[in-house]
Amino acid sequence: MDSGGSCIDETSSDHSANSISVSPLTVLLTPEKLCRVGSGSSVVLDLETGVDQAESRKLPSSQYKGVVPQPNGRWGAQIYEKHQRVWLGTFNEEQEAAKAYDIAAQRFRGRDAITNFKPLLDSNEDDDIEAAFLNSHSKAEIVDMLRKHTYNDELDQSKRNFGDGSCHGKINRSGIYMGLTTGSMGQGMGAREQLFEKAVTPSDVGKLNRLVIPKQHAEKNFPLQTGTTSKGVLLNFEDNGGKVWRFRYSYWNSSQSYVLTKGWSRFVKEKGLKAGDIVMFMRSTGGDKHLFIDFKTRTGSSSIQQPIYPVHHQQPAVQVVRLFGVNIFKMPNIAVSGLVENNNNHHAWIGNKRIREVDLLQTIDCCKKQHIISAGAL
DNA sequence: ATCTGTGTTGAC
DNA sequence: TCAACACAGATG
Repeated sequence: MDSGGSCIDETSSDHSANSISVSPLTVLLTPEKLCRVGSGSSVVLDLETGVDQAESRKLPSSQYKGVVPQPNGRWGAQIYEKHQRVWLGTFNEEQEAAKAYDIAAQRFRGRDAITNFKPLLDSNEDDDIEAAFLNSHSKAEIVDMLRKHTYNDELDQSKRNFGDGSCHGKINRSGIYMGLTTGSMGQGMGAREQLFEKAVTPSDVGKLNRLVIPKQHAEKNFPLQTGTTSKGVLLNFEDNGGKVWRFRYSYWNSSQSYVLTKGWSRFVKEKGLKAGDIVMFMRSTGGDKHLFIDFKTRTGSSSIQQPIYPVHHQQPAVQVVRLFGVNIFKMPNIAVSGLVENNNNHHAWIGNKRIREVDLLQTIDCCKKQHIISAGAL
């Protein structure tokens, strides 16, 4: 990588690599920060000065806790828990990464966590709302938001929806967590209703990287708003192990099919799904209405520990709720809190971030609507 | 081709 | 617990 140059011109590489240009702030960073070599030790710097190559190659340390430099000049955020690193994503700005760490620290360690910036939790109302928001989401969900840079949007949405992050009552200042990093003890263990199941076809587990959702099930359970059909939305499903799977769900006009695309192939791979296996979609019957996914092999062995969830019949009607000038579909019995609209009119989290899948969804369309059905704990 | 984030290690 | 470093694997 770039073995000829003494250092990468980060500003230009960033511009070329990213669909969204870096912010002026990045450009204004000190030259040293912009002078990084690529990853790996194979890069040889030809510095006539004779300056120690290893020295030149060295990445700058961050002044912030939980923030680590990336070879391309960006910043990673990470937090440790139980001797394990939890990666919080990469960011253009060191401060963004530091903020991500802070949020994770609050979620993982409670109100008294040491943070880079001011403690999240004063006693003012806004902080309480954020604390409630944090505690109403599993650690995994918070981490996912941080990694996808949707935290602020989802927090805003929560504030606008209910002002309490769907966590009613007093906030426990010592931090009572509803979700755990492992296991499905978060919002997952309540009663579930099975929505539908499908025996996957060869193409569902093949190279097309998509799962076709039978139309009647799709329209009944995952209605798409006009205008979001082709663009898709992100759906979160929790599996039996408590892992959250986030799939893009959209309608393909070409085949007139509802499909799970992005993320699906990974699920197939990890679960070792084969044609004929049966994928099941469920939803909790509690207030949170989280979504779940599971599967069983053709021969019948299920990945779940045989919990037989009561199957309730679905009500077909779909309501449209108008919120903040945006139509949000609401299924009967589904709290609107299960649908999270991301509207990046509000925040700079994405800011100069390079476009990623999630960001694209927000950026492409001027309406910038993205619904995330959050699916629970990790 | 480029970047992410994991594997690993040693300091604290 | 934490950050530094290297680079395999993921992503574009």
